[in-house]
Amino acid sequence: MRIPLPTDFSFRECTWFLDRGYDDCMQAVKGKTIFKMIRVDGRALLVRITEEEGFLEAELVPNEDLNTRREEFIRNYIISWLDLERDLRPFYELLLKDKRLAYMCATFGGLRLIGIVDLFEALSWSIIGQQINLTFAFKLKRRLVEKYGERLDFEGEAYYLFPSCEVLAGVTIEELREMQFSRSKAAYLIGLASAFAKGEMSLEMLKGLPDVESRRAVLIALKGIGIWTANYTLMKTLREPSSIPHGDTGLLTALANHAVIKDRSEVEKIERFFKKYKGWESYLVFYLWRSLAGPAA
DNA sequence: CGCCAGGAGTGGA
DNA sequence: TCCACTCATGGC
Repeated sequence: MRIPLPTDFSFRECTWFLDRGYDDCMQAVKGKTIFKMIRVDGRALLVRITEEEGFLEAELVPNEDLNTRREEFIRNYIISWLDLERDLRPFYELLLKDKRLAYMCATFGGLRLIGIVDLFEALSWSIIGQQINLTFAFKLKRRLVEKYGERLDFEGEAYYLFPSCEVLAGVTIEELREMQFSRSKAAYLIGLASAFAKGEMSLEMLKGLPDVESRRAVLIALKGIGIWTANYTLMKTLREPSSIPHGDTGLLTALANHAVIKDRSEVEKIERFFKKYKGWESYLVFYLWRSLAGPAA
């Protein structure tokens, strides 16, 4: 199936992010091809994505027939995942006004805010990543996914779906402790899975709320979800354009690198800085995170 | 060895 | 509302 590409889209930048030196088990990048597992109608399907002139080509591997409804689902998934329907030009206009950040338009041009389409996965990943370095966080996620996630083998490689809330709701703290999860991380994760499994939390429910503030409040009411995670999730899954993961250590480092702040306690300065990027705060955060890794090789 | 990492909960002032 | 303390473990 073909998915048309917008202007200001860089396959290279997007795949670079997906394969940015961490061991992420949720997708694989091989050369100029992306492999991604997607749950469609309860079934685990492996999608292969390549770039053609002006569009993305997505196909199932091993090849499999799709009805229109499933095709639409996969199409929408990829559009949401890679944020393909956003016009980045207004964002770049704002960046160009700032001498410190203008270079990003050229260096990271066409980079899309890569999302986490599934809400449960996004929240779980946030909990896993809290207060530990990313290398270790990806390691924890891989252990969890390889033990509890659905697997599909293709051409000698194993691909996984993030574990379902039903499965994780039945896991014990001790099992997760054995995988080096801290006691609190384990408890948060199981509690979260249970809330999803019981239907107390869902993307539909969140989308049904009237505004960002109420969504944030509902998220924070979950054990283990603080302001950082709530904003991270609003940005990565709900696609809130103005969500800032306040207190994020990577964000503070990037702001210091770009001489926006001198030390990490300048909260007001950060607030003033972001005011200039109204409606694009999430993208700015994403690009600042991107900057931490330097230009793509 | 010490500090840090894409934090959060709790309890006390 | 705002600190200080605690959790917990690998990476560097």
